[in-house]
Amino acid sequence: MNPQSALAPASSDLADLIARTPARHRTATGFVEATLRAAILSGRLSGGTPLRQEDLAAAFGVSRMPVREALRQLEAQALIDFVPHKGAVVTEISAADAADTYAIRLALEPAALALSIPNLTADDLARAADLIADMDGEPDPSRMGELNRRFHMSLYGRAGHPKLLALAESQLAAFDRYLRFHLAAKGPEHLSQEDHRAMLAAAAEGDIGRATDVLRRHIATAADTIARFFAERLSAENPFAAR
Amino acid sequence: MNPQSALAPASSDLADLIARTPARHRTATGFVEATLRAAILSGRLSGGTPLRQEDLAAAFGVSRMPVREALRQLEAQALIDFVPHKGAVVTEISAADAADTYAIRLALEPAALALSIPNLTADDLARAADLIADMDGEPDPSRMGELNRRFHMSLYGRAGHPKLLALAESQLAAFDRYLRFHLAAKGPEHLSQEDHRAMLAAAAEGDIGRATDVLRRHIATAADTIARFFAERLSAENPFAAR
DNA sequence: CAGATGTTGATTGGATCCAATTTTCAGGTA
DNA sequence: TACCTGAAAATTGGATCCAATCAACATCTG
Repeated sequence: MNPQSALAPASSDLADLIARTPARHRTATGFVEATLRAAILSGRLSGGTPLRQEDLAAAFGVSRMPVREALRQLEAQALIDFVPHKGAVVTEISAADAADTYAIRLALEPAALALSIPNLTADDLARAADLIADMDGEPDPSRMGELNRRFHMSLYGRAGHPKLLALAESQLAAFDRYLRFHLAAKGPEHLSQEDHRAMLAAAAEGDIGRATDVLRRHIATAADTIARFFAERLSAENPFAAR
Repeated sequence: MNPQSALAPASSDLADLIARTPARHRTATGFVEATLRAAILSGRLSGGTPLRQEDLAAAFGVSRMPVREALRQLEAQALIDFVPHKGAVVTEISAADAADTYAIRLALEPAALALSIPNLTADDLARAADLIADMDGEPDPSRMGELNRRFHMSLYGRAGHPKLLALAESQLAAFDRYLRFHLAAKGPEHLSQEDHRAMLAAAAEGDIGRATDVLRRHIATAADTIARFFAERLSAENPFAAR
């Protein structure tokens, strides 16, 4: 998998990705940043892919400048690394990185949930229930990631600490990079919907202890699934996954 | 406090700040980003200050381009907001924002400490002890912030999750924006050195429960101090602090 | 034939220039 | 006098251009 062959499909993917992205972003920089971010998180741009500024500029139909600014923002989000004279490369996913992400989720999300539960409204709980229902029949992994994120955030949303919530949400988004593997390992219908239901029930009763226990177990189980998946599949099939 | 009068001293401060900053950053973008970041975290550039690209470019002796890239990175770190045709403005500090930062610290740091303690070496503990000693006689608030951050990170450093550690460190750095107020309220010699010593002792014994308890209390106390400071001083003396 | 070396191509970092939009202030009018 | 209107100044977003640096490849030599 040399850079050339890796980039060619990525570029064509980008072209149609751009065509289907809603034109809600006013500035070119914001548009490029959001599109690239979505492409990386969804796995469309896989780890190690070099992103050359000129190619991106051509694909987006803009100059290199907004591309550069967007890349700087993605760098600040740890989604890419700047390698001098090589281009910005998408950071690799790995078992260790997944464990890292889960450790952060395990620290942040129970805290957010505990702060939020006392302030949850009936409306919040209804929306969360709706999202569980939506997830039940969702076959598309990237839609599933979005629904899963919205479900979790709907339960954390009343925590009252915007930065804490923003951090939790960005980690949930980072989790999307692994969701595809998770779904591949367990099948879409098994995305711990029992956990989601149990968490919602505990939250509805205002039982903070039980809700956070379920959440912690939920995250730990997911971490375990991914760790096993990496150990069993990727290391055998793809030697690059290990590094 | 109109934008003009606020900017003038900030610009001159920047000029001498630049003169005293070590020239370790190779690229102009990295240099600008690090310098501005330090200026914001240390309070030299206070909340609400507009940062006009042209002024910054002139102050740094570079063109507007590296300034813009640096500002994008700071935006991704939530230190500034882009306001069209007004310039990038430094985000405001407030009691609510401080509480937010402390909530995040309370979630991340005990988790990092618990993961790290089993792997701490005698060397790590010795360095932590040295840092406590250094803090004892340090009058400069910004040096103090650096030492405090290094002390905490020396105890978390063996947690083995780079992203978790990076997140914890960035939150500790964000705390620097409030450290000045903390020191003003309690005096430099009272920066909870007893807590630091107790935490180090528990860590040295491998007592995770006690160490994390001390840490939680340490952070909660600091949060309390800041909250009271904002309530008692700033709201009375400076109506802008409330918003 | 293997290894060192020089040259060329590719890629990024930075500077300058242009366009679009908003804010501000001066002037006129009810 | 207060308010509305319009023009100019200021500021950012984006494009194009130039310089510096590094990687790869062909070539030359021992």
